[in-house]
Amino acid sequence: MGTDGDERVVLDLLWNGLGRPQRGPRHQLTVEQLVDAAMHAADEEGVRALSMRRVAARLGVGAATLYTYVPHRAALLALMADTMIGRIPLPHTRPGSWRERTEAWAAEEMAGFREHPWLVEIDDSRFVGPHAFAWTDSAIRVFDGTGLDGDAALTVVQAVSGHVRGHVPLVIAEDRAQAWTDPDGRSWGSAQEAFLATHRPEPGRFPGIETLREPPTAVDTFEAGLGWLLDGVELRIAHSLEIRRGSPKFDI
Amino acid sequence: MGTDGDERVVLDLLWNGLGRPQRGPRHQLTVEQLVDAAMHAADEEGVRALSMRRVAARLGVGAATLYTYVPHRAALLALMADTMIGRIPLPHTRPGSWRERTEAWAAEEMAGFREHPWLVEIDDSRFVGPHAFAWTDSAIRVFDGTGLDGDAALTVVQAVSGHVRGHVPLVIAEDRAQAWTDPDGRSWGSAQEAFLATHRPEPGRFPGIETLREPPTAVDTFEAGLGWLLDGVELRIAHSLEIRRGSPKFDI
DNA sequence: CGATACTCCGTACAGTGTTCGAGTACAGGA
DNA sequence: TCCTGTACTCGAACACTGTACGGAGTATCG
Repeated sequence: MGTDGDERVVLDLLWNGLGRPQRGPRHQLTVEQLVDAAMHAADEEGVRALSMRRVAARLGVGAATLYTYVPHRAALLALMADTMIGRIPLPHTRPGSWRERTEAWAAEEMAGFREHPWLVEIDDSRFVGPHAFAWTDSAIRVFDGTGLDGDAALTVVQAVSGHVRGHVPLVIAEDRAQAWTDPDGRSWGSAQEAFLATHRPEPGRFPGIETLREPPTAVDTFEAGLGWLLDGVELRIAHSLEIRRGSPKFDI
Repeated sequence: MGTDGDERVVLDLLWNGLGRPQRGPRHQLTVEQLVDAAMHAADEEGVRALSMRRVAARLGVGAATLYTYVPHRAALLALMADTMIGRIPLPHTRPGSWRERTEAWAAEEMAGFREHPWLVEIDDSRFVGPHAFAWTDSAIRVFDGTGLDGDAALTVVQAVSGHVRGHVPLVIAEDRAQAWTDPDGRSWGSAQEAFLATHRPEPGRFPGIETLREPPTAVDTFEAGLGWLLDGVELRIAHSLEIRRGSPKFDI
């Protein structure tokens, strides 16, 4: 199955945590402390500072010590990601229609990524932890009563989640650009604007772009795109309800 | 504007290339050769092999030599990405309706990412090269005659492109998992399946997931999501046409 | 009471991107 | 024509990185 069984070890750590050692001295720290330190390092000093040595220094231990808690850096990252997911509220516990709830969790997911940009780099679909699992489970249940079966609900959930993730890098880049320049924010990421202002391409070369008046921001396109996507889902749900009404025997 | 003017240098390199030096010896290689070597290294040996030293070795030159062609690694990556984009056909030159053409370029974009997985890691929206620019321009023009103005067309283009990019990591992970296991492919990425088979969570803990029968693959969700997204766009276009017909004066 | 299995961690290895400076090749000006 | 100044080339070095090894100390089992 997975590479060489190494993934099992990481998944075991994610799901069951680190067992107390049978023999020898006990651990000085907990995995939670380790993950917490790593998350703070990433938040405060950026992804670049997320090195084993730096995290170890934060905890006042040697770098090699971390490897008795976690098999490798990738495992630490997986733990960070799953911990982060565990901090956002479960979608199905929110009030409102499926659409309101989906819009809410999509916005929350985007907000989480913007607040902790390291999540983008960290995210690895090979390691699905218990929190990610529970989150997905909850998101599926948002569609209870819509006529969609589980498989279809999961399709919607992953489609929307994929949509969010696709727009995250652009939104983050925009956030960073905005933080650098005086706030008269345009899209095209500031540096491009400045560059194109001096190196303006000859007229007629890019006729499509010349029709732009007020280019949408990354947040605009994300929200518009999400709206369209959910419009499409709405059609799909209406369609499946119609089929249901047509033949009431077919209850799946 | 951008960080410290460094981005201008990269953009200048992307748009204008490397000028011949006025005085002193000429360059032994071309930037194109350098980028080509880097792309081959990434394709053949994986992203891990994409180090300056390895690329230099491929070209039979010293590592430090590369820095007379390119200010830093990030610039090389930007050149690789823009070169890659230059190799896919321009959207507006395809036949068919806006929807057919959009589906075509979305599929092509996805195929490109699957064929060259390093593109995901490389992609940096700060550095928009001439090919990316031309591509965006072309994509905007796909919506000529739909009633959408340039800004709205760009919104659609970026929404769809973001959607594609969001699904790329999942599809690639699936590709890799499929390459490892015997081909009876399920979703959940093989390692999870194997893990959950042994560590099955207690019934009732994940009721949503228990309703799954045949979980959708990443490709399934991508395609379904794209369909819904375009359904929503179709509604939007129909709506704007209606408004147009209603008040023909309002030509924006 | 060993023996054993474990944590902790200094050290080391093989790598990374990038800088420095010596050596050298080349073009323009005198 | 020579000279000057510029620029490419590239070995060596710097400050890092993730991780393996092995020794020292320690808590528990037989």
